[in-house]
Amino acid sequence: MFRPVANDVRFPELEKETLAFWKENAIYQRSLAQRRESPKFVFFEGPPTANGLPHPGHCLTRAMKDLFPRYKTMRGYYCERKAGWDTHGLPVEVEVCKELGIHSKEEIESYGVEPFIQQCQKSVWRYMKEWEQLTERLGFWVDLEEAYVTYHKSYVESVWWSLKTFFDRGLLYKGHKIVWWWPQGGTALSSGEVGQGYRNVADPSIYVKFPLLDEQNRPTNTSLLVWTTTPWTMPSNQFAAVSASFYYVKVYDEENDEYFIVAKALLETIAAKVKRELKVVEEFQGKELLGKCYQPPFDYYYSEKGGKEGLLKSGEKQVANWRILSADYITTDSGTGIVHIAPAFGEVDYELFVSEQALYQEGGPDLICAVGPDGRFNEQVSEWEGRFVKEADKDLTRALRERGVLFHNEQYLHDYPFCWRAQDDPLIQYPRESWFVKTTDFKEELLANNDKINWLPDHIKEGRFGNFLKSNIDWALSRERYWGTPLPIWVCQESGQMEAIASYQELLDKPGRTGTEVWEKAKAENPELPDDLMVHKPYIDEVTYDSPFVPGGRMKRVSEVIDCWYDSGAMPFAQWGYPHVGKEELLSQFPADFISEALDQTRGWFYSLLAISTLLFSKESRKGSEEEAVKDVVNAQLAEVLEKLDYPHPYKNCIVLGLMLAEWWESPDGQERFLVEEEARQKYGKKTQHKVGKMSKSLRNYRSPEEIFESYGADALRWYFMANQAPWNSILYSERAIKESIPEFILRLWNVYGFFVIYANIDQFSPESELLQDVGQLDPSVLQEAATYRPISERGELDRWILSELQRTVEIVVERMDAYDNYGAATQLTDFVDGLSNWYVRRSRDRFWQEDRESPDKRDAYWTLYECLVTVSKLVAPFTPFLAETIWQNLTSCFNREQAVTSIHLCDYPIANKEIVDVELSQQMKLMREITSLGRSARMNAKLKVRQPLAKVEVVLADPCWQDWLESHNALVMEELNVKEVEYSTEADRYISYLIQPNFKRLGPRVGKLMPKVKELLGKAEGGELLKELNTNGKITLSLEGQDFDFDADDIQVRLQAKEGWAAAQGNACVVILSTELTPELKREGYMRDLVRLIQDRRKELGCDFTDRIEIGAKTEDAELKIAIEENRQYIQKETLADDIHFESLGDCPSTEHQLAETALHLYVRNLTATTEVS
RNA sequence: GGGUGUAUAGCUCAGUUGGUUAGAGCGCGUCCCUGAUAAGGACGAGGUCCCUAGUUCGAGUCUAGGUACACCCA
Repeated sequence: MFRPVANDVRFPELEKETLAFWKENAIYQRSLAQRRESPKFVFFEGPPTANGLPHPGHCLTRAMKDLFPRYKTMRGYYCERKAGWDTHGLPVEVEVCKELGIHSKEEIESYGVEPFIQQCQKSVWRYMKEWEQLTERLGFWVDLEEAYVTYHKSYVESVWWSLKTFFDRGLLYKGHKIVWWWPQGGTALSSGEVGQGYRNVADPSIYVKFPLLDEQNRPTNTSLLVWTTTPWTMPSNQFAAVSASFYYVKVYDEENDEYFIVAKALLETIAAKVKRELKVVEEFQGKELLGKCYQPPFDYYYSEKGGKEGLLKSGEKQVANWRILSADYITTDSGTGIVHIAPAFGEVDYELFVSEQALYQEGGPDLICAVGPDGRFNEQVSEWEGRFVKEADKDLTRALRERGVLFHNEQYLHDYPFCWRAQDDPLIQYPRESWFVKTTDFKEELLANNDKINWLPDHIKEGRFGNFLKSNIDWALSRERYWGTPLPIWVCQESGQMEAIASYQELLDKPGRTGTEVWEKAKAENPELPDDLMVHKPYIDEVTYDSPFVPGGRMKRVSEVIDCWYDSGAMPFAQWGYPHVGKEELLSQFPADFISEALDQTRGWFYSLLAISTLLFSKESRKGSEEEAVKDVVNAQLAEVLEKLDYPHPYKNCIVLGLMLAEWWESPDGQERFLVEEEARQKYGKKTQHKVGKMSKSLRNYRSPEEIFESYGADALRWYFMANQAPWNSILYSERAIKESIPEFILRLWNVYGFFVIYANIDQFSPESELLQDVGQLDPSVLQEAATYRPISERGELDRWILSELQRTVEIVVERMDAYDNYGAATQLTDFVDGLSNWYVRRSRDRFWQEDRESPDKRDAYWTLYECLVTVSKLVAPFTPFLAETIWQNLTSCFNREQAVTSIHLCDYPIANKEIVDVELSQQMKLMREITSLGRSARMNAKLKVRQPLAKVEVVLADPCWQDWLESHNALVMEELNVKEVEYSTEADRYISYLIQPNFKRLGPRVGKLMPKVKELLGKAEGGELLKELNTNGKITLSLEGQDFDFDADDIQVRLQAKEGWAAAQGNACVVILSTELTPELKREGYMRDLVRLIQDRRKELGCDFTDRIEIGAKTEDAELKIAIEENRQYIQKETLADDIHFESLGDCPSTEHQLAETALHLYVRNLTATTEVS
């Protein structure tokens, strides 16, 4: 016996039971254990930031991350799934600041770095718990207990080791980075913060002359005209830039008898601004200006450095500053086409500067920065020393005018960022010292490694990611913050020389080491403190030791922490604590076969993984390190690892998920928001606005995953994600759509399963009585052993059909899943379940209802359906693990516990048995389903309901090859369409006309340009005649432009068209014509069927049980109807369990009135079984 | 401003190497079934495949240009 299946299934409840079952029986652990010796499938968990609650987008990522490891595990691989948490970074600090009600770095300092760090650690730990709950509820199987955590000591030390490696190889260096700087607060702002603070303001817009120099370095009367909206950056001017390819003009300005150079495209605009004529005297491309020198408007630096030359790497000499450079980002949208370059105050300016600097061997340009971190001019700018730069704009403009180099000034409206905390404080771009990883040295390797990655979708490789790699710049690694992996570099306080440290132990072993007692004391005071904090600020900053560089010098750590993206990108080795421990683990778990994250990770995790692995593990990186490799144990280990890893890119397959969008409804004025459409419609009707947009915490435009789990279950959500679109498309988080995945798939499968259980129990279909041995996974080879399990070839057609469909489905699903195409696989599963439910079960019902329990046909039906359910459950197990488990548990509930595999997730994924696939049968069945579908269509058009029997249906086939087969299924078609006779014909000129069309694909290459004429000729000819010709001669001969063409049967396609005036419907392969003539006999049969239906309805209204007997009174004046009833009395009584039918009222029994046979019918139905009547 | 992607039914999306009647689900409408029953099913209406030009015998599909939207970067 199987456990009865409740009608009112509640999936969320079932899922909770399943979760308990998995936990109790350690199914996940067992699924791993039984594959321990199998080939590996390596999965990397991209660590979510344990900061804030998980939202629906995270559910998608986690569902996808679960799907493929589950699938691969069932396919026989060993797939470890180590969870991971990204715990460092600014977002965590911000979160803690919010709780503490503080904002700035000063406030953090005065609160105390020590308690602040402790708060950060507590905060992420709290959120990790929330994430663990969601992970579990979603059914994401991942090893939470063994999770790697980026703040853990072993993780931090592993990261340190990699940084030390880079430092020793000269790949970690100190430079400048231009950041958005808040001068008053003395801190840099993240791009997110900057984005919040943009305001539209008016700034000065000035056009300044830069006189070109002659051979003797004297200014000429020809000037470059440059434009800027930040006059305060003028004292720090270092270059002017033009576009090499643009055209520029030299113009004569009569007013002051001087010449200017501007972009040709902007001349008119500029002339209009000053309202005077600027006469073109020369035109040339920008490249002709390159290398020329000019005099900057201020001489604070020029007096000292002007004209100084540096030595280029090429051996030549070149003036280092105030020279014209080429830049490709110049536009002619505004300005003059010549750009003022102040590298200290603009990111692109700085990049230009760096690439310029790189050309020199010595004496190259140094960064000119006339402004202090407080936003005030420094002592170099003697006139305005101490003035805040933004307030000095007016004075600077006046000074430029006085110096005679101001051409024009005006106001300019644009968006400029202000501090989001102090709204009157403008931000400025400002250079800060920063540490960089020299990724640019590995650009070619990064690109080569990228080339080996299988990206889904593939355009990421060349597109978003490839382009990003091509324009690679060095990784700005350091952050002037608190909660992060400390940069493991110690500086000699005397000489400034530096060294990197790879572990805490290494520090402890340093001579003259002090400062560890600060941590020890804190720990003694508060034993609860996790030891991981000892490698964090502020404790680590206290550890100093004797300088190996200068006697008496002390080594002290730099103050920075690192970018948390580096943390996550280091996970392939840091999750194992490599190289301090975990060498074996790294070797067996690198690279990943599969990773998946959302699109926003392109420049995040996808990049940091690739960059770190490439720099650390690639062949080229070994050259430098090999000589030094054996210097210490750690590097010796690395050498060994490098030897074995010939695969420096860290992941082979990567599914890039689309972004998740929210859906909501708004009142017409947008003031009121609804998450449920019905609520909005109730209030605002058709004026309700449907909105789709980004998910937003503050708008609250989505419901929490927990609510979805509670209402519909995790399977519904998972199936919606996996089966509704390719995963890289943006996905709408639509509650309605999630809900609908239940009836569309989950409930449909459930109903088939429920149907099976009901009848299997009624008929005592009991596999356990026939299969006494170990049934394991209930594979076909096991089922075969049952006495009543007949070979498939001996079973009925319907069974062979669905089993063939099943094997075809297995084949396609496996093929799709191996290609990481979950959508394609899910589509196939949906189709199969639909066929199973709507054709197999529907057409097999009477087989399950027949009385003889032991009939072979009935046993076949059970075995077939059982096998389908077992197999399809396995197929869907990675997608909807809860549903699959529940079904499996009950399908095996008849066996003893030890007899069958405990959980479906311990089973192997099905493998297609292609021998069972019967392609012809599949096509035949498809054709028959089309015929019945067309028949219904024709009925609908003729307004003849299915209950009305018809005399005949005629089917005209375009291709008669399966006519015999179809004729052997007349009974089925008759039943489906409720007709008395089915007739097939290939020639039915009366009803249809034949349209002969060329087979374009075949004939295209042969007839080429004549195709339209061929089509016309074939179309014009009488189709029937052509077909006859084809049938008798085997070919059709057409004469075209003096040439004869022979067409055989494959060269043409026959299209059937129903002629007017028939109840017909045409499909691709056939036309179905209904005989619409209704004889009195047929009409009476129709009446009878209608009457039965009315009585059944009434039974239901009266609350009759299925077994209740009734008595019927049918009062009518219609003679035909009476005859109909008399003729079919027995049938009606049998169908409706009526003891008797009268043609009069039944005493005090209430009646209902109906229209039947175009007259009124009063129907009396009395329940003879029930003691009390319900009306 | 640059890069990438998207644009197909009211909505959400499929659409193979170009092949002549462009599909699905939902929603809507009409109806069927009533022993899977608080389910199930059928049928139908609904399309300028974003626009323009080109290549081709033939374009939703290929090319070029444009428009709109989204994301990333500036």
